[in-house]
Amino acid sequence: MKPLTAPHAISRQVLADHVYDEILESLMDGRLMPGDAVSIDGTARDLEVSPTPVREALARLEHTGLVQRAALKGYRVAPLSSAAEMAQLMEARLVIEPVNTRLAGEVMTPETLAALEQSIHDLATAPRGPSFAEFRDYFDADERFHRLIAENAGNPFLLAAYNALGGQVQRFRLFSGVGITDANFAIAEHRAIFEAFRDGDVEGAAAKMTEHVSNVRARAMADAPAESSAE
Amino acid sequence: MKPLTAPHAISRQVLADHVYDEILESLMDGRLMPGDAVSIDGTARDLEVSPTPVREALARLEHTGLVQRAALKGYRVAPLSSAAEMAQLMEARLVIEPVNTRLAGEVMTPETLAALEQSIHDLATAPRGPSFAEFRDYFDADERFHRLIAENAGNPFLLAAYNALGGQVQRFRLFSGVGITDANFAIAEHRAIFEAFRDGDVEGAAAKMTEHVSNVRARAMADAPAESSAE
DNA sequence: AACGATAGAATCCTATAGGATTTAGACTAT
DNA sequence: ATAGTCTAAATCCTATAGGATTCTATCGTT
Repeated sequence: MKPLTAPHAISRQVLADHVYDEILESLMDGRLMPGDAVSIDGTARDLEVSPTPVREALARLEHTGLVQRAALKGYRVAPLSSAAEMAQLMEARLVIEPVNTRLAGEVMTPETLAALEQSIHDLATAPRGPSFAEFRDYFDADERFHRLIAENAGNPFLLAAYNALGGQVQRFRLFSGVGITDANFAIAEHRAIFEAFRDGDVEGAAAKMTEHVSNVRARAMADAPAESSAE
Repeated sequence: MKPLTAPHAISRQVLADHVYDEILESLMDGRLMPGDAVSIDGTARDLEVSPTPVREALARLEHTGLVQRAALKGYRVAPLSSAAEMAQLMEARLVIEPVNTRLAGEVMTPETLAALEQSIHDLATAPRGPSFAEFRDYFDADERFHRLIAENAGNPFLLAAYNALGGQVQRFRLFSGVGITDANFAIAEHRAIFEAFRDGDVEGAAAKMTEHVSNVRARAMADAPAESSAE
């Protein structure tokens, strides 16, 4: 009964997984814009696969809130959050992320600490060009920082709750245009959280996380005060 | 452009939706036990449909945590939470549900209040027999109470976070055997939350919710102290 | 008797085909 | 010109077929 089959050795992938990644990439890159239809047959033609794996990938994506499905009418990219919904999203983050921060702080390891520092370094050095592709690394580093904390909190249910928000957060980062003005502040705030972790100041880290998310909300509201729906 | 097609009139259903409901029912009823394999072809034969809608339904269910998928090996009912995981689940509920309670309390309406009271009434009058089927109404009323609060909190992201937990909570109710000893306490605690809502005591309602979930955890731990995996 | 190899069945995965539904455009009548 | 109807294309939805993989049981060897 020895685990000869290494746990993470050959994690087999099937076509639907690749399709899932591909569509997710398009959503996060901005190639698929809010409101766009995501045709099953059309996507299958584009990716040169049959509709079956596309259907399976979209069924999974629906649960993330990134795409919405109407029976017999197909899938659409979820509309962009209004300013009010953005505030609700930040409110939800303020509930979950400080708790994750506290839990992660209680079991912080040198490895996690190093990974967090790496993400901050990537955030600071990522190119910040005008195009989506050039911002990609920046957004990735930002998301990685928060995800690392959620994963190291050690509570799979709170991680699931965070995942229910993560995709929306990423989308908001992309379309709000906050990233540009947000960058320098975000780097400093991430670093403040990291330093509290490093010093073993668990409550301080949680407080800094609360402050960080609050600031993100404030900066976002300042940037796009009343732009409820673009289309 | 008039909405002649009434919004909620004929919400068309496709076969995959029925299959989804059917499998979910089996999971919640206990017909499908933790660890059981959920064969795509087999389920398709049982329900007398083709494998395609079964595949789509399972893809959606995977994201709820109720079933787990291994590439090229199929789906399995997720193993039952250990005592430690149960504690983590309650910890997550303690993070989310009091906040939802507070938000719901701030916009409480007579209609919602009546629905909450109805769920308590159903909880008190539900038969509590030995079989799964006889407990079904009790569990439904319990879940309805908590779901009403989450839905009326008005934050779709926190609702999504709650949904990420709800299925697990329901499963735990079913298999832990806590329900029996829990019933009289739970009814009283639900009523205490309701009365705080009715009196406009928002903070009191939130506090009572915290107390309720804490008590559920305590009673569950007392019932099954060290039963980690039953097989 | 225990271990490893092999054949068969069961299952998963993808592709294809056809019916059902929706959508878009053209045509006609008011 | 606008509203309504009708036709055709596109799309969704389900079923079926076949290849690829995994599981199970039998058999032979040490």
